[in-house]
Amino acid sequence: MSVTLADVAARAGVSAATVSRVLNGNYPVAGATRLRVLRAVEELEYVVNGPASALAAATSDLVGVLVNDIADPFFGIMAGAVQSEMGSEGGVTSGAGPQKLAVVCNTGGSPDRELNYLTLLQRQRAAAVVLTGGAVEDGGHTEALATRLRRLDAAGTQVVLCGRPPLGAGEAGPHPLTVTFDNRGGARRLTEHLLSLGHRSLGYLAGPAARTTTRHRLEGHRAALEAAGLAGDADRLTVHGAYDRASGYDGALELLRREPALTAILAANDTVALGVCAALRDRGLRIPQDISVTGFDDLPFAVDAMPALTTVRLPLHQAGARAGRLALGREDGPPGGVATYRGDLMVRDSTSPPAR
Amino acid sequence: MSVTLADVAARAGVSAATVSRVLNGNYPVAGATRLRVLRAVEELEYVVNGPASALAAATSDLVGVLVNDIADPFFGIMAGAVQSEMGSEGGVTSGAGPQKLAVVCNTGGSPDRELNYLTLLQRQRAAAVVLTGGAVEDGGHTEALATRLRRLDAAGTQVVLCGRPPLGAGEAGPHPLTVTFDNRGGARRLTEHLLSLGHRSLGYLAGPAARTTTRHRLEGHRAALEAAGLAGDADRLTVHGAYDRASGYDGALELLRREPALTAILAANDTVALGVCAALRDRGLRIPQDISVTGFDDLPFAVDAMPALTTVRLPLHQAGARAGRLALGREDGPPGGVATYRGDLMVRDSTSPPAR
DNA sequence: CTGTTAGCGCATTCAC
DNA sequence: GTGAATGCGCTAACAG
Repeated sequence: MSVTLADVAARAGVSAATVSRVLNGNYPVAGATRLRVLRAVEELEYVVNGPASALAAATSDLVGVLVNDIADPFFGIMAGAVQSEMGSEGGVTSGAGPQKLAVVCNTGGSPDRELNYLTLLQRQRAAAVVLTGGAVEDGGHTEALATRLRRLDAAGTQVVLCGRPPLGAGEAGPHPLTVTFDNRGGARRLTEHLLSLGHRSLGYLAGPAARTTTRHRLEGHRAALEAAGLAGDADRLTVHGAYDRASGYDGALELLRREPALTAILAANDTVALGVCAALRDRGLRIPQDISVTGFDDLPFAVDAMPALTTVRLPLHQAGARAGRLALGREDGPPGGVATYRGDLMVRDSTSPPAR
Repeated sequence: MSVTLADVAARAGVSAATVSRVLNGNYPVAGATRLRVLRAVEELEYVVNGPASALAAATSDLVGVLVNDIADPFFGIMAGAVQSEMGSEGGVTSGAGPQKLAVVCNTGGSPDRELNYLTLLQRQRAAAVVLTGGAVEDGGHTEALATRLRRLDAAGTQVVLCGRPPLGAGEAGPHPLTVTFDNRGGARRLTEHLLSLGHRSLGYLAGPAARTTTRHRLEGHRAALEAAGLAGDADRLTVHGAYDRASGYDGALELLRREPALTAILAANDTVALGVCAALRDRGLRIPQDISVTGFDDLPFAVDAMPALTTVRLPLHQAGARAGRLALGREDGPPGGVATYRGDLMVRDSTSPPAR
């Protein structure tokens, strides 16, 4: 079969323990032997057996990153940022320190698959797990999730939430480290921007119901509306849908059906906003002259939309990188365990005062 | 510490071997004992120790998926498709069959990180590895990569190439299973479309040099040009850049500088095309009246670009899913080990006959 | 500084 | 159908 530690040891004329020591570099070894071992490793093309190593050391170098939709850059950017914090960046050639293997798992937004992956990661005895994006708000699932996270924690796996609201301290110990976004504030600023422009009839295209991100953004929107004394119509002018283009397209048409005099539509995120724009164009409406549109997240393509999207920029990369560092214990947790990033309003060409 | 097989065995009043058998479900066990064991597992919240299991069985349930850029939907879609083929889709609650853990690793387009991940995956004794996207064409790297893949293969890891050209049989055994796209043909059809519209001065914005995808698309483009007797200017009207929006923006300006009379620009992919559109707009040029633009891949946002992008649709999901099945041995390899998908020309609004 | 000795937790022969 | 051994390859105490 495969080359083992013992083979390397034999070839180098040392004991297995010594080989292990030079490979892990966590113990003093004479320079000469060290070189001899390294050479043997090269010659034999030896590659450590991860499972065996993990078993013996009771720790693995796997770090799991859960995302709702791997085809969505929102998650891709965060996941990439997390990964960028792993490893020593240098070559791995041989004893280049404890390289972590950051792996991203795509839940597709399904609570079951989320729990599923968590179990698989626990089975692998992952060193850390980073959960990104909004959580599903369902009594049963919230509890099941909390249970899984508690077990993970008990098993010594560092759990970090990224772009997801804090969990609230359970009975057993404190909540996981959290890096989150001020979705409420961002949505509120976006709505205030529209109101200040003079809009009075605003439609809101919310994300899927029972999702924290959806709820928070909606709450921020409503708060601004209420402050302006415009909350009356809010329910009627809110439509829920998925975080995708099709929902934006259909949702925009539905909103227009409900209220033809709409002068602005706020989309749950940039992708949805793209769908909204498409629908409006197909209806012969000009943006922003006839109707203003806003997104959320400021993904790279937002600036390329036609017209360029007014949106809220979330520091996705920054948050992901921070989460990665927290996961590895390379950085101390923020006070209270929760770091909140606010989003910046990016005013571009898709919003303007209403025609009238 | 953690709950082990032995704990479960004790609680169920059976031997560890029996517990192992019911959990793996690959051996006859009496219904009654089976239930007793399952209950004990539940009560103790037992989760298999992956490393130990992998060590004993000499196989792991990890499947690695390497991507060049996780924030790019091109890769996200393929990676998601691969993952969708893992696992029995059902609950994992207990002995729900051999769930594979598909994990995606982001190389960021760096050859070193690619090799690095391959080593880490080999260390984990991954069951399979799927390499997606174009490969870097550099003598040294190609060889290093081939070596890694050969080792992986020797270690029993199934290697599958997805959206990447076949490797060519090495000395040691056949090339890996491959699912690839006909980039040459797609680019050729795109160029022919433009030529048939009457364009005679075409600029080409190629991807990074020394990448298979870049080269193949460029070759297809050149082939069409040559067939039309227009190859003379080709070199001058080709600019290389990254697969991102900024390159499209800068590249378009550079092309215009080289040849102000350009009537069409072919971008390396949709993302680049977006940048091209932005640059043209900023220069006051109308698309397609003043200048036609094409993309490649037909990512979801292509249809939302303004104007909707003429491009080549690649069956990314289909290819990824196929690769996933091949990786798990759920499907026989295609004859010759290589399956090629062709791309469909999607003619939309960003191309039209030249003004003159 | 280096070798020796024990397991880590599980899958898998064998017996029964 | 079930239990009792054995070893997977490695790390972590211990000695020396």
